[in-house]
Amino acid sequence: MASQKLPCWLMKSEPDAYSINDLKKEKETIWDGIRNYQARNLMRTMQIGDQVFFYHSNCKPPGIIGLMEVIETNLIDPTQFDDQSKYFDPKSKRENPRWDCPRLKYVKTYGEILSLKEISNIFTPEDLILVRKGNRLSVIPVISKVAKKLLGILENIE
DNA sequence: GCCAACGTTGGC
DNA sequence: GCCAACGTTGGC
Repeated sequence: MASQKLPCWLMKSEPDAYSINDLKKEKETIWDGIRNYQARNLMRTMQIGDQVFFYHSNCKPPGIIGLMEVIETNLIDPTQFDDQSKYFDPKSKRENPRWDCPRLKYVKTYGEILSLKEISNIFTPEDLILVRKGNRLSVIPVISKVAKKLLGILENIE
C-alpha cells in the first residue's frame, strides 16, 4: 500500500449514535449534525479523496477504529431544517444555510481499536492536538508525520 | 467589545 | 457522576 494517501483528518462519533459498523452497513454517509463553527470550517476545507480516521468517542476504550474517505464536499446539512431533528437550527435559513457537511465512504475497520491511551503514549501533545487536554472538536486535522505513524501501527494490528 | 453565566463534550 | 476546557449567549 505504498501508494495509499495519508489520512489527514480524524472525525469522532459516539458508537451508540453512529459507529463504524453502521457506516460499513451503509457504505457511505453524510456527516451531518456538526454544530460547531470551527469543526464546520475545517470540514469546508476537505477535498474529495481525503482519508479520514474514524474515532469512537465516549466509549470504552475511546480510540481510532477505522478509515473513511471523503467522496463529496460542501453538502447542505438537511437536519438543520428538520424541526424533528435534534440538530434543528431555527436560525438557519434555506436561502443561506448555516451548516454543511461532507459525504464519506467506508474504507476499512482495523483489527483492534487504537486507544486514546496508546495514542497519548506515542505522541507528544504538540504532535497531536487530539490528545491536548480540552480539545473538544469532533473534526481534527492530522499532520502527515502523525498520520504516517498511526497508519503504520494500525496496518500492523489488522 | 467585555465578560459572566450557561451549555456541551468527552475522558476518567 | 465529576469536572476541565471550551464555545455560545446576551446584558451592558
